[in-house]
Amino acid sequence: MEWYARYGRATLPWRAIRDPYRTLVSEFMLQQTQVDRVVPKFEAFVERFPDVEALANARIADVLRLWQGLGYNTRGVRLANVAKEIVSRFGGVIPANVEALQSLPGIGPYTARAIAAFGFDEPLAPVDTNVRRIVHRVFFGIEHPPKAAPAQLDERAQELVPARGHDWSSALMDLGATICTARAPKCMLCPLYDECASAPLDAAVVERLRREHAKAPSPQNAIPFETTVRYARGRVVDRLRELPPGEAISFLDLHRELATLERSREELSEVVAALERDGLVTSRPEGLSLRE
DNA sequence: AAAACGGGGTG
DNA sequence: CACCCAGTTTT
Repeated sequence: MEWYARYGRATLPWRAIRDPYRTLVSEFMLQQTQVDRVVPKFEAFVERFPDVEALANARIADVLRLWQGLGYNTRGVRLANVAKEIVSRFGGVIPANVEALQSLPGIGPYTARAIAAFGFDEPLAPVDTNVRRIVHRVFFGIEHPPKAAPAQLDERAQELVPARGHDWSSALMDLGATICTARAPKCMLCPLYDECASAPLDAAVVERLRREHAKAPSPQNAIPFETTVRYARGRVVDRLRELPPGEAISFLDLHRELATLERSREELSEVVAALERDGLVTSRPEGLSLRE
C-alpha cells in the first residue's frame, strides 16, 4: 500500500471520481482492453451518458459510435442493456451484490467483483490477468508452466483482501500493469521482491519458458486477419457508424461498398445476420442501420 | 473444453 | 509477428 500511495495511478478518471456508475462503465470498457486506450473513450462516454438513466434511454447506435476503437462491440450493447435492466429490475440503483450483478448481461465473475470492490469498497477480490499473474508468481512461482489452478489463485487472492477492497485491488492491478508485467517484469523495482517466489525474474527466462510451453498456434492465426469474419464484422459496423442518425443503407449498397472484403452476397449476409443476432444491427425495409 | 468476439500496442 | 490486454458468452 505504501508503494501504491507513491506510484499508483490515482488520477485514472474512474478513480479520481468514485461512483458506481463510473465503475460500471469503466469495467465494461476494460474487459480485455488496456487502460491507456480506455481513458479517452471513458471520458467521452460518461460526459455523453452521465448516469444510469441517461444510458438506459440511449440509442444503441449512439453507444456504438462512442465505442469506436475499443473493439468487442457487443460489450457496448450489453452495457446499455445493463442500464435498462438496472432501471427496470433495481429501480435505477446499481446493486452492490455480486449475485445480482452477475445476473446482468456481460457481467461475469470478474466484473461482478470489480463493481462490488471498486464501486462499493466491498472486501472482494476481482481476479483479472494482473492479479492472477502476481499471485501466481509470488506464491506459486513463475507461471510457465502453470503450477496453480484458477480456483487456487482466486482463493489465495481473496485471502489477501483487507477490510476495504478498493485500494487493495487497485494497487495489485497497478503493480501488475507497471512492474509485474507479463513479458518483462521489473523485479528490481518491486515492493514484493523479498516475499516473491519468482524474484528476481529475468525477462529472457520468462520469454524462453513461455515459448517452451506455448500452445500450438490455432489455425486461424495462420491466415491474414483481413480474411476473417471478425475483420468483416468490424468493417460493416464501421460503415454503419458513419450513417447519419436515422438513415439506412441497402444491403446491396453495403455489399458494393465493401467489395474489398471479397465476400459473396451470401457470406456478407451471414455476417450481417450475426450482427443482428448480437443486437448491434437492425434490418428494415429501408435497409440496414445500427440498432436504435 | 474450446471457439468467438476487436483492435491496437509491444518486445 | 506472435503475444498481450481490469473477460464473457456461446458452441
